[in-house]
Amino acid sequence: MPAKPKVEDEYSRLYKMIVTGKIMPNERIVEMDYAQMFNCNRANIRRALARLEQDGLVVIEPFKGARVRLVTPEEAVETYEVRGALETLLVSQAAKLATEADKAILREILNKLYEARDNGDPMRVGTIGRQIREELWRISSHKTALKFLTQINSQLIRSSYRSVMMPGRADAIAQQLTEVVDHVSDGDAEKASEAMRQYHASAREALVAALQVKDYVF
Amino acid sequence: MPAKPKVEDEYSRLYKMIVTGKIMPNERIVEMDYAQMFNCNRANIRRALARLEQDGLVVIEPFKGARVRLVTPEEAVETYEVRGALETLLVSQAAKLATEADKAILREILNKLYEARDNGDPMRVGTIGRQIREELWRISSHKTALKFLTQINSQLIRSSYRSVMMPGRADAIAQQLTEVVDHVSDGDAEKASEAMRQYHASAREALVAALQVKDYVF
DNA sequence: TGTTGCTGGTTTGTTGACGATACTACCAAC
DNA sequence: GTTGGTAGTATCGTCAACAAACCAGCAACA
Repeated sequence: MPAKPKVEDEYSRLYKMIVTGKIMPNERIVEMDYAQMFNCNRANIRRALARLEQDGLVVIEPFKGARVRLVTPEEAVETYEVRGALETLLVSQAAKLATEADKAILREILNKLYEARDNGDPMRVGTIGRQIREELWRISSHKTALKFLTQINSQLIRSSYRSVMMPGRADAIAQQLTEVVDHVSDGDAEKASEAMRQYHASAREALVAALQVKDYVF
Repeated sequence: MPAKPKVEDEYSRLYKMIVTGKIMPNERIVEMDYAQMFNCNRANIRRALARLEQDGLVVIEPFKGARVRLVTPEEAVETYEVRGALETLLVSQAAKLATEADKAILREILNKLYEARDNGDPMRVGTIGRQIREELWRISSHKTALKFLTQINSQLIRSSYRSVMMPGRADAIAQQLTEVVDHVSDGDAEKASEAMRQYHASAREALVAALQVKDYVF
């Protein structure tokens, strides 16, 4: 009765299990086990794994199977850098395209961000900060950059959790994102992207610092 | 007797056929046909297609099969923009890391570029220009950005051929890349990436112009 | 004790067959 | 002449079984 290919299902289910840490890094993914768990065929798991491999979430070795890929700290930093470059591009588009309604939404989310900050809830600041950035993604309407950003984010969800917990990070996020939103509201693409560049520069610093706290395994 | 999975083969064979235009845009890719042509199983073609879909080179519709994806002009421009953002990031790394040997290589390729320009061979200017940029990729050692750039380039090989034929484009390429290489040689990351940004800005313009020449099907 | 070589079990890679779906051409009715 | 329905074909999605390769454990030997 499957009107459309189920592979999408298995893919996203596995995807979620990996990025949420349900399947730990370096853990093997035996095709048969997950086929039974998901109540589907091995071939579907197989295809899902192939896609996940291209996402950089798993590695597949011939005749040895798939396992969750271990992301090295250096790689995480590099990924942050790429994300920064893309979002900088994207914000300049957003500044040119933002409607009044868009600006209102951004303001609104920003207020929630302040609230979270004042409540001393860094985790929530991180979540809302991400929400703002995703809103900017939407506003920019840059499908291609969006595609890559989506792909990228999967790889650093876990790192992000750590860096947002660094002392002072929450304040910095609030301040810098405010600046970004301000410039976007003014329609100043140049300044907006410069502000975003700075946001990402300091996000990168925070990550590097977080990574040095101890040799954390991603 | 295949010691390792052949899927890599089928993938790259199909890949080449698509980017070189052997399989035309919108042309159907019937699994069975190519399985016979490559003398392999349908499952391999299937997996190769799944990967190509994520590369954005083919689209797969349930029960309708795969076909080479048609890249719209808007998409090509967006892709150029993303490429520009990534290479700008990457050049600043290259400026920091370039050794004397690297600089010598860059100079050498640059000379070949001048030669091609003076011979009035825009196609060759394009090819060599690309060679320089790939050299910069290597120097930057930014694996993550590189991964994405590789992925991206597959989608715009055909567009590139067109934009390099625009009048004056060859000269602009030579001039702007010289500037980039100069700054990289000086180790000035800031200026180098700014120069690269300009290069890509004008590459984008050239593409837009080329696209408007006539409604070319990619 | 340390190393080598075998052996059984486990997991993957491959294959062919079957059922499901969408497209197409034909025919009848209006 | 056009529209609507229907059968046939081509193609895809799914599945289960087989073959090849890897791995752990044990035994034999230096």
